Amino acid sequence: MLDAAVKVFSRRGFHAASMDEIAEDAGISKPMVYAYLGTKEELFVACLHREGTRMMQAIAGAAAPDLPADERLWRGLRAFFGFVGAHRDGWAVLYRQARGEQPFAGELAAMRARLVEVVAGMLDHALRAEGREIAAIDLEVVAYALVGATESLADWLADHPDADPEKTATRMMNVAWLGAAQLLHGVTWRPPAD
Amino acid sequence: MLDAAVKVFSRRGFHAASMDEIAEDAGISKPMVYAYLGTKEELFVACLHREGTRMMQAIAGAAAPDLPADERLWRGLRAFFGFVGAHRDGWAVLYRQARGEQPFAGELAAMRARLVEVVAGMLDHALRAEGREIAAIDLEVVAYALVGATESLADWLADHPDADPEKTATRMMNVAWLGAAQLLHGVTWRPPAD
DNA sequence: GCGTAACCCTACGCACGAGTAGGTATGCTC
DNA sequence: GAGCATACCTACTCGTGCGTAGGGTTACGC
Repeated sequence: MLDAAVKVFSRRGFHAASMDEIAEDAGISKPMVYAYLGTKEELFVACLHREGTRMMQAIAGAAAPDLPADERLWRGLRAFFGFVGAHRDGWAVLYRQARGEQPFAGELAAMRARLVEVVAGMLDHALRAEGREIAAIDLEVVAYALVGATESLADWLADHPDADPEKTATRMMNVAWLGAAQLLHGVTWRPPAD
Repeated sequence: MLDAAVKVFSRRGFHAASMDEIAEDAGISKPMVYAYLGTKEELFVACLHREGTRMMQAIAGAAAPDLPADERLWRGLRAFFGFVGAHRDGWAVLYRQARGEQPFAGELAAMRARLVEVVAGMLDHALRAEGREIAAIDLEVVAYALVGATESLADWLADHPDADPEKTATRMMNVAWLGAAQLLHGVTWRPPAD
C-alpha cells in the first residue's frame, strides 16, 4: 500500500496527489487508507521514513566503518546510486517533494544531517590517520558539499533512466575523492589577493 | 510587490501561501494582485524569473569568459554565494519550492541546465588548453556534480545566517577546484577490482 | 433463520482558498 | 458642478479534496 502512495506522490507531488487516487491505485477505497495509515500527512511521513531508512541501511550496510576512507566512500556511493537507480520513483520525488513542504523539510534535513555527519566523521578519521586536523566547521561544510554533489547526481540519474548507477558512482568518486584527497594531504586552495 | 510574494512563498511554500496573505503583505488587496500579475501560477513564475535572471546576471557579470578557468570559477562562485547571502529568502525557498512543484520544475531545470552548460564549457575550455579531451557526457556529469555541491552549500548558507558567503565560496573552491584540477591534469580514480 | 461482528464501500459535510462582480472614493475634464 | 475614468476595496461564488458517517455484505455462532 505504501508502494502505491509513493508512486502517486512521486508522480503528482504532495499537494496534487489526492487520497482518492492513492486509494484507487492501491486497489482499495479511501476510508481504508485512513484506517490503516491515518491522515495524508502521516501517510507521507510514513513513505518518507520507509524510503529513508531503506536508503540509510543500504549505505550503512555497504560502507563498513573499519575500511579505509576511500574504500568506504566508494562503497557508500555505489550503494547509494544503486539504491537510487532501483528506486527512482521513491527517491526522485519523495526527496524533491519533501524539501519544499514545510512540515517535512525538517524530517528530511535530519536525515541528511546524519549522512553529513557520517561523511564528516569519515573525513575526520582519515585526517587523524594522517596526523592532521582541520576545523570541525570546515569539515562539515566539505561533507555538505560532497553530499550535495551526490544528491545532484542522483537527480541526474533519476532523470536519465538509461544511465548506469555504477558508472555514475565512479564519476562521483572522480570529483569527490580526488578533491577530498587533496585536502586530506594538506593541499589547499587560497583566494587570489585581488 | 514581487518582494512580498517572494517573502510569502518562501515562508509558506507555493501551496500553503494564500493570495490573501501575499496581498496583505504587499499592503494592497487581492484583486490588485490579480490585476497586476495574473494568477497565482503566473505570479510564482514571475518571482522565479526575476530571482533567476538576477542570479544569472550576478554570476555572468563576475565570471568574464576570457579569464583562466580557476579564476572564472572563483569569481563565479563568489558572486553566486554573495547573491544567495544577500537574497536568502529568494533563493532558499523559491529554489526549494520550484523543484517539487510539477509546473515549475521544468523552468528551474532549464535554468540549472544553462548553468551546467556554462560550467561544462569552462572545464572543456580548460581541458583543450591542456591539449586533453574527455567525453562530453563525463564533462556534463562532473559539471552537474559541481553545480549540485554548490547548490547544497547555498542551502547550508541560507540556513546559517551568520555564515560568511565569501568564506563559503573559498571552501567550495577547495573541494571543487582541487578535484576538478586533478581531472584536468589527467589524474583519474578507478574502481578497485573487487 | 436470526443476531452479530468484522470488514469495506458509497456518498456526503465542511473548510479553505482561487478568482471575480459590483460598489466606492479620488481626481480630472469641460 | 456634472460626467467620466482611474484605482482600489469588500464581499461573494464556486471548485476541490480531506476526512467521516452511515449503510451494505459476508461469515460465523447458536
